[in-house]
Amino acid sequence: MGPSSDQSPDEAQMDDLHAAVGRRLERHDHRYTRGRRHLVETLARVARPVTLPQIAAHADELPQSSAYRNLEVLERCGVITRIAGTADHAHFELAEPLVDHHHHLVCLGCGSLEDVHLDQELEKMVDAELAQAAASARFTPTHHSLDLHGYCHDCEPQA
Amino acid sequence: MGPSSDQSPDEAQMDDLHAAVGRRLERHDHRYTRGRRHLVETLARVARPVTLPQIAAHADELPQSSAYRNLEVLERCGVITRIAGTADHAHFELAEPLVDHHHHLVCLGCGSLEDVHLDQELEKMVDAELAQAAASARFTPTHHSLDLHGYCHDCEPQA
DNA sequence: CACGTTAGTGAGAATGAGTCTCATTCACAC
DNA sequence: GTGTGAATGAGACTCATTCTCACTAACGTG
Repeated sequence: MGPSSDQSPDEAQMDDLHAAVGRRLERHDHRYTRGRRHLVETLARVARPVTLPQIAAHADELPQSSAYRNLEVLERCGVITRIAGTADHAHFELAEPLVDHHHHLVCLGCGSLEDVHLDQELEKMVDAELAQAAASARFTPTHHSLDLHGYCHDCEPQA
Repeated sequence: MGPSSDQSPDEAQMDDLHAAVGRRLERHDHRYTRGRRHLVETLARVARPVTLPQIAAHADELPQSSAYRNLEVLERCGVITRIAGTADHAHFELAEPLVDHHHHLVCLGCGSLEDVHLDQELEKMVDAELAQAAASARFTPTHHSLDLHGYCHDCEPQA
């Protein structure tokens, strides 16, 4: 459903993305303003979960309160996903209907996140098993998350 | 390796647990004091991830600074695990060598967590697939986490 | 085009989970 | 018992995130 690569999108893909985001905001009676466009564009370009300071590094000026408020709006409209980990700052990325289903490598050293895509068959089995477990716990599932924790190449495990 | 149920442990199991925790603390040159005992005992009894305020509800008095400090020490010694989610407070639970490997049902309504155990075969397949993905990303894995997000029985999804 | 209405903006204040400081107390070794 | 370093707890503090509020931008209507 989304673009099939985790590289930065080209211009045409970016136009499609903006159109899709615009539709989602409209559906929630929100406007697709310049600040929001900028956030979406940055998230699309970095193509991995990033913190607010990391987003700010890609902008000349990014008023903090507006940025957080817009991230919240975008999250409520299903445009982005907030990932709260152990790191000081929360990470943000484009939400799944806009990009392929994927999971994360979570570095215990620097707190950075990276995307991974798993085999679809395995995903199906996981979902089936989880659905069963959920049913017996009277739990109504919406989605799963599957993260691999460890150390990225720059943070070799401490001896 | 751990007890095979997610019910509160009986007295004998609790003794074993304290002994195991004591050994771990000793290995790190830390003492197994009354406050730490109390934290471990509470976590063992509730048998699900809880926040500090929830732990405090099981104690007459729980000095905040000591509690957080001890949770940190216990985490560093591999006795407990900290789970940082979207909820205001972090959740804490006994670490995996002390209890069976399991995952969580994460309620988007009230933020509560509940344990689920999955089929071991599936776990193996997931680990294998993740190991492969990690290798090609030059990532050194330590463990995985697999959560199911949704709504618990008390928080039926909002229409 | 002017007007009214509603959403968005941004600077600064406020919130609050979690951490730090430091003087006091405890636990263990001898 | 006594000494030594770890543990304790009250309160100050940090800092990511949220809230407030006066102001501006966008959009629909007559």
